[in-house]
Amino acid sequence: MPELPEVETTLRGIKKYIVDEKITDVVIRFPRLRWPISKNLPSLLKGQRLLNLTRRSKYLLFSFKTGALILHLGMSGRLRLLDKEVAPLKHDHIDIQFSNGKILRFNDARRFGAALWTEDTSSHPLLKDIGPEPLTRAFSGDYLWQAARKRKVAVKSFLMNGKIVAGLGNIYVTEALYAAGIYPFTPAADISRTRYQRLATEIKKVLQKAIKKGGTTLKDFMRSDGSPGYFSIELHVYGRAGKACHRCRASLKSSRAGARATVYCGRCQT
DNA sequence: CGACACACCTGGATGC
DNA sequence: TGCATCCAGGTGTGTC
Repeated sequence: MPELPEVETTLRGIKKYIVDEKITDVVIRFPRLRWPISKNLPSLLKGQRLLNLTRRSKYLLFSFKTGALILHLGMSGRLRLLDKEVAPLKHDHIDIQFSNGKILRFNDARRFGAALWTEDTSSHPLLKDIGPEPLTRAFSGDYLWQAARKRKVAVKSFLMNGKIVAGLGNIYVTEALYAAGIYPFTPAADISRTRYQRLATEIKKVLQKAIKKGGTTLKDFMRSDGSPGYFSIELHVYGRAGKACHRCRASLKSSRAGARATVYCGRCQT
């Protein structure tokens, strides 16, 4: 499941090979992703020079003179960069070929991903309401505390709301709450400013650690296997329900916040 | 507006 | 061995 660190690593891995190159061809093999891929996407892209590749939340933004391609990896999307055309595998939905011969290939088994064209990223409905990036200074304990005023929702759901903070998924939120010693079901408004400061710090730490891990795990996106699943950073709680807490050895509990599996230590997280 | 259920989708794990 | 069922999860949409 690509979360923010995986998307960031993907970006860093492919950017240097394709920015400044022209798009020579676009192949859509299967247009039904989360939203149908527009029929005219190939004609919009062909002949354009890629000016920049950036990330906003978990969206990859390919910028061109006349607009941008918004790409989301969804739950199972992967990007690979090929040296030359090879036979597509199952779920290889999109190819974008560049003037240097490289082919960017999008594979997405579950098809929760998206590929959309926009002329203006700043006003696009998918992008305009996204909260601050968690790795910027705008995202802080003070910001979280302020945003949590009058919010009754569980702090875990609060953090997974993309309008509050960009791109935090289940894995890293679960881990950050554990690291900060915060019970995931505490109403967001009931958490002190001090504890939010600790939480913001832990969120940044867990994301940075995963990005660093991704960088070392995936040195080379040019290899056919060079696509991130999610990185095996040491997970203390996520996926460890019933196992011993690494801190106090208590059995980790599991419950649901919204529809999301939520694992925590009943002793360390209060 | 906030809170929440639901939908989308496939593959892997589990149960019979 | 094979089939049915469940679950995972990001995030937009609809409802109350």
